[in-house]
Amino acid sequence: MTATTQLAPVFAALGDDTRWSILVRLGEAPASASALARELPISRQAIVKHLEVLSAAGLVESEKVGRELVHRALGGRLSDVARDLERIGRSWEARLARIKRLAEGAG
Amino acid sequence: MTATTQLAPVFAALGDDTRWSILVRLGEAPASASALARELPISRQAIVKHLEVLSAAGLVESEKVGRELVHRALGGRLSDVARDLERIGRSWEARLARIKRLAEGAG
DNA sequence: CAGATGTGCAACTATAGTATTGCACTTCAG
DNA sequence: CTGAAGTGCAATACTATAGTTGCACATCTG
Repeated sequence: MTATTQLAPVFAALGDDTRWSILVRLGEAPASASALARELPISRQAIVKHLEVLSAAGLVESEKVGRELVHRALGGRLSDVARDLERIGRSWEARLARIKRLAEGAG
Repeated sequence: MTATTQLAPVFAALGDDTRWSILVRLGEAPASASALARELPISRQAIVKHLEVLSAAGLVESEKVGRELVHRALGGRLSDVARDLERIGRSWEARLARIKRLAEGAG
């Protein structure tokens, strides 16, 4: 499960409120760090750092347009993570059900 | 989207490697904090704190059995989160596609 | 009862993460 | 060229989090 073993960094990226705000905003439309800084109550540099984290997690992609660096949210990556989670969640439920069956059979 | 607005805390809970280890371990079979402390290279108290975070995020449920407090991973909660993510990811992709169509049509 | 095991609370340390500010460099417009 | 807007790097301050240890209390077993 190479994908599974590297899930924690993605969750760490998603686990900050400010970062989540940025990501949701980028999901509506791509934007530069300076543009985001005008809309959100934090400095441009703080936003840049958040974007680096999101980028490292594969949740954001950047493209240089003139002097601007435009960032966009990658919904596909989010969907991939979602599928991993779904699968893991199911396996836990299945194991729990099996344990319960054994307990009922033995008790 | 009441569920969506509260996603960040869940990811914050999932975003720590140690906490993820604990959760995966509980997914295999329920266990007490002391039992987990024997298997993992951290103290019982550290595990207890992690369990509190996981519990607050709705990812773990606890039940007292004798003098033990047994914890189990809630796969259903994980699946719920997965479905939210999947939906959000799709909407981002859709919006991006719409923006691209507009750009092509105008340019 | 005595001992082993399990839990809960509290104080404390250390490290990682968030956010700020300041400055230098680049690039587009007048 | 000049100014405005965008970016990048670096130093710093602050806060949150992870982890530890020590002790008191509860509970099962012999």
